[in-house]
Amino acid sequence: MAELSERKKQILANVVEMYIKSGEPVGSKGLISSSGLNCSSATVRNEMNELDQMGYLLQPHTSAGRIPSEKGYRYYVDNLMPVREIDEFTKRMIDAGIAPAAGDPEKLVNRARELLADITKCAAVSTAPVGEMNVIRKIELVPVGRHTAMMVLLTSNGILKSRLCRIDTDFSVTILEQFYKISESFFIGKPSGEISPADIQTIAASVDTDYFVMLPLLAAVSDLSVSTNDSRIIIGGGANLLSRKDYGDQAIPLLEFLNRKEPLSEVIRSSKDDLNVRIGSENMFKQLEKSSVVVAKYSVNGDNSGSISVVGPTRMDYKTVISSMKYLTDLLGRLITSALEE
Amino acid sequence: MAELSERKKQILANVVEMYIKSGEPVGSKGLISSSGLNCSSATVRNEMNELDQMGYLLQPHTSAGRIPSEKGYRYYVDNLMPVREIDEFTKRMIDAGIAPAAGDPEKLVNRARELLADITKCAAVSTAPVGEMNVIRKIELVPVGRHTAMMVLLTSNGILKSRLCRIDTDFSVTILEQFYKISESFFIGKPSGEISPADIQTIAASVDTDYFVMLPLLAAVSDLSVSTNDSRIIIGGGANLLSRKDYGDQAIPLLEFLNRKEPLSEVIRSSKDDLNVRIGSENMFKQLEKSSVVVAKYSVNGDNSGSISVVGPTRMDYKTVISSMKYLTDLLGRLITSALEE
DNA sequence: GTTAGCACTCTTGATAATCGAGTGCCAATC
DNA sequence: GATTGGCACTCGATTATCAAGAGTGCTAAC
Repeated sequence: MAELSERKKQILANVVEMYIKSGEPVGSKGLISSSGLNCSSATVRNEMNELDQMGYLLQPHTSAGRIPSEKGYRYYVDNLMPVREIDEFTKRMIDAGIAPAAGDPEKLVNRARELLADITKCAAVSTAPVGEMNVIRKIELVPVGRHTAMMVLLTSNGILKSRLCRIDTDFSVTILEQFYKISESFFIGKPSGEISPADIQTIAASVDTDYFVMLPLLAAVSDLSVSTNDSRIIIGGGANLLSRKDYGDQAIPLLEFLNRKEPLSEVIRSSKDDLNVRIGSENMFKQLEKSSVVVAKYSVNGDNSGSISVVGPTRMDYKTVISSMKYLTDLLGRLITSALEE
Repeated sequence: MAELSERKKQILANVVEMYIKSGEPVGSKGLISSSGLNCSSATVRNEMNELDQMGYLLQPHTSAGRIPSEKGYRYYVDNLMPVREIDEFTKRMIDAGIAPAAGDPEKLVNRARELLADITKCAAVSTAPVGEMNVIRKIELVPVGRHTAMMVLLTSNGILKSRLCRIDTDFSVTILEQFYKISESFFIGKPSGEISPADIQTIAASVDTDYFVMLPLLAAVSDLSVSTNDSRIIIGGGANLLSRKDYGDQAIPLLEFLNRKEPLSEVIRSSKDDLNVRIGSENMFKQLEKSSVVVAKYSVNGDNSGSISVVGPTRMDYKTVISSMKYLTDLLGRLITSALEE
């Protein structure tokens, strides 16, 4: 990639930032007045023309100003964007918002995602902290009535789910013991994704306790273990995309795409670096061609573990998005590491 | 209200149903061809004209077909709508969807809400089953590591919330005993809405255990008790409203209105009957003037308890909405009653 | 290399013309 | 007296036309 002259860089940076702010194509006159450029609009026009031909800028139509092309955004993000510290206000907001979740990895991730969506006014996606082995770590069953009990399931990556369940006979020590025995041999240490409703039937039939007593309990285990899996990738702030005029009425299909989760999950998985910016059609999915996706990983105990991402229009405010995400992943990593410490 | 002639009823019913289906104003010709009416379009025009003057129909503009007025919808819902049984397919869908939640009141309500949103393609709102006294019933703290523990909080209306929490010293029997003592004297039996973060500070300071050991545990109680309150009224399927062309771009402000929750809560509270239909401006809020709200109560142990509601355009398919809601409230009432049984 | 000037292009918004669906009404009919 | 066919009329929606304005590209001068 040919190096750009200093002035071209300055012009490109200004076009990108003005366009991000206003959403309107920026013309030579406007650029002159809003930036410290020391030359006439004609000069800027010439430079812009060259940037256009080099592929950094686009003209929506002949008689309009310029907007950044994907290549332009890319150059801006890689070379021109000021590496700014997060601003104090946002930092405070994050610190305060995340505090009540301290100690619980899942809640930390959830808060982080919601904060990120609020700050960036884009959709935010989180994935749970998941090590190589993500297995069921503990199951507790605590009776709260003759027929009802609270069941709690904890996975090795710190996701905790709970629900009530009910059997038709009275809870007895025998039943509880039997349940814990089954739990110990069939569930503990197993990946939570591997417990299917079909298995439940088999297991319930194979034990010597009454099938119809044990079945609802095992079904509850299955339900909980499904929900730990469901909460591994979550999208928040989708409504923010609706107010982004960049999408017009294309926001709804985009939301539908995001909610399918599998493709999104693939996008995230294919991001190798700690911080990965994919602009427009750099994303493998045509549904994302007008969007940028920023994926940032957080580390637990020094291992890359989970991620938070931002999905928004290519016109998103990369400066703010990236500085917030850097701060958040750092904080999140430290807090989760400490929450998972023995 | 003056009684309508048999033919007028037939015409009104047809206009309502055709308009619900197509979203287009229905004209005299179209009505003839799509309904078994045994007369000419001119006759229909005369009748429609009268219905118009009586206030049951509206003309969006002089040279368009007719659409039902609010009064027209009202008459349709009260007198003309076939009281149809829920169709077999929807019934199956509900039964299958709700099964995995059996035993847990909160999950049952959540599933019901999501199913209702899916079926009606509208927003669905649920309120938790709440008796007169909704208090904290049980708190459990189960260590899962030297410094970490699972905390579970159960309210008297069957809402269960859990999270991990962490202290800086090792968990000891003393700490657990102390926690349960505090819990017993300050939390159990208290309305979950009354535990404020400020109280937590006071309580932590007032006990003889180390302030900094107990504080995070009490903060976790507070956090959980806040979340039991948050889940008392929940909106689902809001995205469905976006695809409803009736709202155009008014869907977003409507969603914002719904998410404020307080006014919505008032709408629900003011519904006395088991099944209450409010059409357009019958709702007290101008934000709902283009919407209908259907509120259906479910009963736990014979007492009216919680509700599920549908919010959608006045043009919603009342037949399907109402038949589904009747089936759901009945099912929900029975399942929750049984889940809460001692 | 830079700048002023000017002709050119293309969007935007407003205004006007046309089209068509659907009505209201009247006179004829059953 | 209710019903119907026929017809003029109305009004929204679509399309066409036009002027204004913003911004460019190019050229010639500095």
